Amino acid sequence: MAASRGPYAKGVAKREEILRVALEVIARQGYRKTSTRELAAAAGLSEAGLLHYFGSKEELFAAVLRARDEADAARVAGTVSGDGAGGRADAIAMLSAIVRHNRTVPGLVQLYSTFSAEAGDPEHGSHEYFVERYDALRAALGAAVRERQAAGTFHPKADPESIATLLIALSDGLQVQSQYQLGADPADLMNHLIDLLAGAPKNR
Amino acid sequence: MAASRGPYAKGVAKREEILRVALEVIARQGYRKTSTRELAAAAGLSEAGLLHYFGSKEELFAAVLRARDEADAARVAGTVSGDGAGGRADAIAMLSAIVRHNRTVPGLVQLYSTFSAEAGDPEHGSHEYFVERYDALRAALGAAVRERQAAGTFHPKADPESIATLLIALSDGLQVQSQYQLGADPADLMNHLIDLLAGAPKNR
DNA sequence: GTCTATACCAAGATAGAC
DNA sequence: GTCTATCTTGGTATAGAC
Repeated sequence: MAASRGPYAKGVAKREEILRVALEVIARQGYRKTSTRELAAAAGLSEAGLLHYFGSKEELFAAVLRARDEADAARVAGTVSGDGAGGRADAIAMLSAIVRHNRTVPGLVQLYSTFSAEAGDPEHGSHEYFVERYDALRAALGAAVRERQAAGTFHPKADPESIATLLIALSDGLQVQSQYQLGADPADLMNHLIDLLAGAPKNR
Repeated sequence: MAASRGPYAKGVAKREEILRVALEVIARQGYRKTSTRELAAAAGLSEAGLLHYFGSKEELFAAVLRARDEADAARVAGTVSGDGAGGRADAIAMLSAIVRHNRTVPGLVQLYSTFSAEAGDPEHGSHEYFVERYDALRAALGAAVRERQAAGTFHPKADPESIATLLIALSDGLQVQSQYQLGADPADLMNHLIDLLAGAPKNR
């Protein structure tokens, strides 16, 4: 049995380079106008060479989204916790910070929104990515709601699991709409709702 | 110059038949697996014949979504106002009813979600459809929030325009997520939030 | 140094929009 | 029928375990 040998150092580096370049190209011009051909060229590879690493276009874009999640997590860890509030940044604050940042990368927002919608089909190459992402986010947000309720800074009658799902939906939906209206910042809208749900009775 | 004569009665009927058939096919098998070729065959037309009526795939699907909106409005008018509450159905109740119904047509939900995301590009053939739809929905929901506030059944500090945008985002985002989790009904989740925001102070 | 999985390319098959 | 996009096939060259 020919055992798998794993990727060579060269391959690992190239894979990272592809994702770095793809992130850049997509952020600039959006998903709809980005072909595998173009990404291959931008990374200095043939199309077949590109697909050697990712198997399919859909899996490539799932990898791009994963890379973005990692970059977001790294950036937010340094930003939110330093906002002077003193308290540790919880998942709700992180989500809000990411939504705010997304205004600067409309192409990635379009990619994320489009794929989250079409990857509902279990045969889509990015389906697993979204299943995992939603599960992890729901758990983190649910825990954050519980903590805030315990601290008295969130509506006591709210169901944490439901609120977690609703916050994700809100984040996703606001980003879709942000492509159409130039109005309010999605992050401000999201924070408005969180404030409304936060008020202890005395705030009313 | 050959003046435009407008569609013949036969063309109008055919156009309606195409939309009826397309609605059915898409509801059954989703957007991703439906090609113009297949829709043409289902409607008894060549591809060129189909595109004669709609210009492009993107415009055809925008027309399908418009047809769905009309069907939804007609159905909801008969349902929500008859739910025994006595009060006239406002836009919030209608939105909730539509979200509930959408569970039965996953293919259309996938089409709507995917197009709302990718049509953020102004060059997309469905861009105008979504601009109009969001504007109309925002106005109707904003008015409903104001009415409920006046009636004392909605959080007095909420900003109507913001809430309207948030409710649309919620509806859109919940439908995306509903493709992944078999859990709660999106309409129940949405109503949970509306209840939390509804409570007059005495409810707390 | 040998060996084989990995890295990559050229050409073409396939399919969808128009 | 034409154009464009994804993906397959069949191949060569090289990295790196042994």
